[in-house]
Amino acid sequence: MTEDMNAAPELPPEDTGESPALLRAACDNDWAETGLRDRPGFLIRRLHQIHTALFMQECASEGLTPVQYSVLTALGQMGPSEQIAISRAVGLDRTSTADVMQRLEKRKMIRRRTSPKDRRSKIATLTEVGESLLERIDAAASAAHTRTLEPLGPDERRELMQAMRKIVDAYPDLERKSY
Amino acid sequence: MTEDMNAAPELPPEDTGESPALLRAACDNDWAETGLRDRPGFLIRRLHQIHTALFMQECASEGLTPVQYSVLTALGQMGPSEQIAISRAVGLDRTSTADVMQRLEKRKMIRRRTSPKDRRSKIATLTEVGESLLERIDAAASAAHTRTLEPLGPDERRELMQAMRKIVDAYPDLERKSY
DNA sequence: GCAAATTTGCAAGCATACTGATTATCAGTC
DNA sequence: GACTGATAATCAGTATGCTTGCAAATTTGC
Repeated sequence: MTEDMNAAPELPPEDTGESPALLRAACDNDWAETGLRDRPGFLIRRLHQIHTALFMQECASEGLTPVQYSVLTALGQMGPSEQIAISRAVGLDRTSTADVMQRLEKRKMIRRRTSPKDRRSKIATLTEVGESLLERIDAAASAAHTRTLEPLGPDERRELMQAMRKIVDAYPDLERKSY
Repeated sequence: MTEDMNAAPELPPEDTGESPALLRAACDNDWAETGLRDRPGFLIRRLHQIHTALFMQECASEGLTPVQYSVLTALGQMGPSEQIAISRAVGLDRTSTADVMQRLEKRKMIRRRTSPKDRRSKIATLTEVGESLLERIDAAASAAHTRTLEPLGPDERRELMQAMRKIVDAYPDLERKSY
């Protein structure tokens, strides 16, 4: 009706005609006029959104979130571990990890008991329930990840993964002041 | 998909390493054994975490979040717009967009008034405060994005951006069933 | 033995993100 | 003019993730 911008959600706003920012940006620096689609942060957020949605879709039957899945996986691969160790492994805040684990414990996926060696810490362990869920969810989780990368060719997938890994490795302790 | 194998009781596969795990995981079905670092979802979440942290660091003085910045940017580039248009532009849920805008309005960065043409919708507009903040924050926001990609070489940056854009474009309306 | 560091728990608070229900409005139609 | 369906915004509710600060138990270093 008023204007036909029925296009895709990430519509490039460069041809809307009257853009007050364009005048300013013309003489200023160029960052202000970059479309959202040219900003790493925007793309990263959308990517995160998309993968989360795909994961939730695929794993709806089990009602597991990506982070819960990460925690269970880490626990499965590392064996019984302290919370703090899992927290580091999955790159999750200390308190958030505790929250996640509390939910997982409530659902009987894990058990937590005080460590005999260091009674400050609690050792989390996968229960039978947790293990069987991990096995059951395997294909769905794999499918979610595959679907996320589906739009890319083999080379692009490799490049994307490598680039992401490089950044993640370069900032090992960001967002984790509270260890 | 492919059927499973034997749920190995002990799983010490080649641990970290570079990339062979990805290839194996993509074809085979030892997904359960892939390290977190070989899962797109894990890397995407960490990437998101990292960029958010860097952005908040750089823009701490203005106390603006990445999403708020996106909304302000879209508003600046599109001119006065309905909430729903901004929602689509930034790929954000309509209620989340309303939340963000409420906070922005509370801080006088934007103004919202009922549209005279369609009294269902509200037109959001950047205020002077908002515009000046956008200008002020420009360098910091740019720095945050630069720092995020800093670990990569020029080619890798281009590849990463292109790959992310491709995925984002391929899933235009994920996570937005409620429009 | 005591102080410092560590691990966990708890709680309040903020921001993001989504769902579902509801209200108001608009645009057709009969 | 009333009815109907679509649309824009809102409200209520849930969940996640991070921050800060504090407390308790415990280990470790001196």
